[in-house]
Amino acid sequence: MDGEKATCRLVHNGVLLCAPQFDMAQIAESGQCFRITQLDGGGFLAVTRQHFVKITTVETGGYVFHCSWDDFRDVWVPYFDLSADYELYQSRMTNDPFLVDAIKAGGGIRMLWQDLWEMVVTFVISQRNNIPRIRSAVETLCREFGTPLGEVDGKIVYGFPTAEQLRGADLSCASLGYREKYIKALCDVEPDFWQKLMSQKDDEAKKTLLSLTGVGEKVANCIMLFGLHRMNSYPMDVWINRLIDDVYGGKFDPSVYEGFAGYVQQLQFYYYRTLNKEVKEN
DNA sequence: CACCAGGTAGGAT
DNA sequence: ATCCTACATGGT
Repeated sequence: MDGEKATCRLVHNGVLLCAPQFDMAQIAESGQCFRITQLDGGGFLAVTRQHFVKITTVETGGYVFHCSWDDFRDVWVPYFDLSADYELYQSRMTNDPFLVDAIKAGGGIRMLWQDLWEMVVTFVISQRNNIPRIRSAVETLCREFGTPLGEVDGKIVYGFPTAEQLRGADLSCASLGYREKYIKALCDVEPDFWQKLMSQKDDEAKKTLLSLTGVGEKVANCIMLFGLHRMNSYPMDVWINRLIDDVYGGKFDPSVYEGFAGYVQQLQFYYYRTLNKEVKEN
């Protein structure tokens, strides 16, 4: 399992990816994305920007991406961060027993390169909300206001709605509650604002994000990490706060993990939540 | 009927 | 600067 190299090659129905640090179920449940869904047939559907792909598992290990080689290379290799060396990141966590266990549970998580606008809207919705409801609100917005992109297993796949598509629309179908006014305001932000963010340094980009109504410290950090791939960003939410109390006695310094602190956060978040799910079930 | 969910804005110290 | 509280909605 460990030490094996990632490979990908063209097969008859798409591209076969075999990589030890890649697990679709873990990625889908990691909480960074809300548009990767498990299909009834056992496969997965991933949607980003105007692209979607069906991903199925194979018995011999690995996943088939049902798309062209060009699409795989140009869209999904960057999206799933497949060029980065996650084994190297993991090798730098071995002196932390909790992280060693977290890698056993969620070592197939990747830090996705997601769309900035999608992350801003999604994580404004996420505040004081739970993950199933975030997922359902996002899906409703896509279905009601997004552009149909194609079809997977007889279901229409919709793109994430643009600011233009949401502007002036009646968003009540998504049950956004008090967050609805924040989303509406985001639709009127100048495109330059988003463009500017991408070229700003971390601390500057953070300030820019905090100037948006509905974006505070935690959501700004999520947008930094998930929408701008700023890997030093370490979002502190209720789960991470509990975890730092429980596991680290109230003290945890993410700056130790310079260059991949956000990945450490995802591993901790994922593992700690799976632990709590098990407690609930028993 | 309480309390919670990947928090934040706006106002009061 | 740092504390306080209301906040929409739906699920236990």
